[in-house]
Amino acid sequence: MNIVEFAKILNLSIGTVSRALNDRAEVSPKTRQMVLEKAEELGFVRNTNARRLVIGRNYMIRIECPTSTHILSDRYLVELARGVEEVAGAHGYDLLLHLGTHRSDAVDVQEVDGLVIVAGSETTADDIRRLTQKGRTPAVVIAWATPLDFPAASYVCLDTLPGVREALECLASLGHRRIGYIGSGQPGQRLRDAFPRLMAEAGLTWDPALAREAGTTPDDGCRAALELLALSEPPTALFARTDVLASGAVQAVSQLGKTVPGDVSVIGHDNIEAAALVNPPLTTVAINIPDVAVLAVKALLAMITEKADPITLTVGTHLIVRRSCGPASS
Amino acid sequence: MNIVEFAKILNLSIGTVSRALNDRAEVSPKTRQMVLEKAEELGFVRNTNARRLVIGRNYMIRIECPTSTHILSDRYLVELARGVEEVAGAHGYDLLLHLGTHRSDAVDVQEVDGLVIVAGSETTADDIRRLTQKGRTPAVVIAWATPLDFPAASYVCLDTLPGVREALECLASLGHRRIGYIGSGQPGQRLRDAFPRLMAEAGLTWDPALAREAGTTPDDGCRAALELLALSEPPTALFARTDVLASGAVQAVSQLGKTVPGDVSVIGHDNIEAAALVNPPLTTVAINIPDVAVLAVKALLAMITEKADPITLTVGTHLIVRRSCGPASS
DNA sequence: CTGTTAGCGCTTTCAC
DNA sequence: GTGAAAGCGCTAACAG
Repeated sequence: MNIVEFAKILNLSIGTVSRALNDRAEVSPKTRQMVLEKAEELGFVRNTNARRLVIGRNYMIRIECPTSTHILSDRYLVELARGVEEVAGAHGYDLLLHLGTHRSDAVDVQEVDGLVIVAGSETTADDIRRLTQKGRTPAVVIAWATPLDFPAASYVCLDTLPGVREALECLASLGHRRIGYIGSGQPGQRLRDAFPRLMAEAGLTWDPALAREAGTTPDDGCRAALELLALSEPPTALFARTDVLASGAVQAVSQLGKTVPGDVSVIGHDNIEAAALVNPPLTTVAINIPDVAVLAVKALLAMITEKADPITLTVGTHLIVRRSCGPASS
Repeated sequence: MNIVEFAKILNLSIGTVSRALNDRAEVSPKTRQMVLEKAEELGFVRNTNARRLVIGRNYMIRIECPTSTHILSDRYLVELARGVEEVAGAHGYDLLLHLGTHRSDAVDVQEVDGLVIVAGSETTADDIRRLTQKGRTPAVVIAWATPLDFPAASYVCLDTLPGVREALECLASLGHRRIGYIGSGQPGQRLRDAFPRLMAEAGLTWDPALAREAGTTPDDGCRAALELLALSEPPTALFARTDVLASGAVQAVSQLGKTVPGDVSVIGHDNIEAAALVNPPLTTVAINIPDVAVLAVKALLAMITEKADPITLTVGTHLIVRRSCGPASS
């Protein structure tokens, strides 16, 4: 059924019906009421395509994720998607999902009003340029520490430092003095560069001999931890750049016949689902994804509906204390 | 730019341009070629809404996920979505994401050509009926062991039995005779009912005293395992209905000062991301999600494009061996 | 407050 | 092989 037939049944003109359905002011309350009721009753629903064609808006935003973000795991995506859907949905927007590589289908970009782009470790400014049709489509990108070099987009940046600072303070207060660092060996490691300063701020002294660039798998973390713990003056606590690495570190400790947190404390990063499940549950640095989602969508909607200028926001991390940290052993 | 302006630039009629763009046979190869090139060059792209309005198709399928599936974790959703996007995308379909509750927005159901519904533990036949507009919209539902009572939809069912059978055989071959079962306490536990038979098939005898219905959290699993291991004749191996439960069971073992798999073997179910990360990495029963995705989308596309009858398919599970199982201790 | 009508941008007969 | 014209179902501007 289309609006013509529907209007005929109601003995109204299509204009009136359309106005009622669009919640326009010029229609009498009782008419609107009855149109709405009848629509429900007869199951009439407007053709979205016709509607979008004529109003020139899609009420759709596309969420664009790389295959691997190399940082917060799949859980990150789902949580982000939930958050984005929630606030975008509240404004009448649907979500078009685009996983996989940022492939060059700029083709269908005109069927959406805006883009939420989750940057991966390999995403470049050029990718953003292409995805946004040189900035013609409003976009917000969830980026790591700093915006990419494409100023037509908004950015929500992830600042991991606050949570790491908390982590270090926590360790310091437990009496730890020698703290090992296990990195992921990725480029652009802002955290690694800031680590010595963060240590100092927590009243600790940084020993470069206690740092290892490991990789991304649990085994990488395990190997790095084994090396660190074999030192003549081994660390009493280990900070790992990712929870995956941290889980490997925990395994290393038990391979040596020692325990976490009895003999060595371990702190991870990212708060992946697994972090609460490993043994012992991992104290870790977490990012507040729902916050990120809300901020991102608000920025995007402002660009779409009010032609607002792109902005860049930053959201920090915080420490989640579980059971992998204890007092320094001797 | 619209097709009128574009056609004017090319000195062609809009009819010809349209036919070229749609890859119709009645247009000369050289004309088509040049239209395509020019479109690329000038960045012309057809208005999707106008196109969809006139052809009466949306080239869009909606993927509908409940907030919590209570079975395979978020990873499940992402993997499924990737798979769905891949095969649907190959046929020109976009993906509309709908997370959260199966809310009653049947409103926008007419903007999609089909639905992929991921059933949650609370999804009912009525939910499906509503989502599909009483079956008017083609749909495939990813269901647990059996289809729901709504025959207008296709079903891809998950049969967990094959993997569990493998698990039990694995345990039997390691010399285990007393195997504990930790359930999730959910309704409709087909697996629990089948467990005794599966045990028998693996040459083991089922002892009802070794079964516990725990819950869904790691702590639930821990408590259940503690109970089981405190028995006068404790099990030497534990099978947990979910990896989350299994991770709790592992913690229970270490709380008792024992080790996995030295003193007790543990097998989980679902192969969540965390399973590979706990200590020790969990042997677990996994489902092949990409298979599910491919089967589901194929069934759906058949219904959409060929008005095929709904079908119901089943995909099984298999065992992934990691390090949480070893020879039975004494 | 309600009815009428001109498009939105495209596909697709129907002529040529 | 190509062009002209009739809609697809809706919204919004214009009359009344």
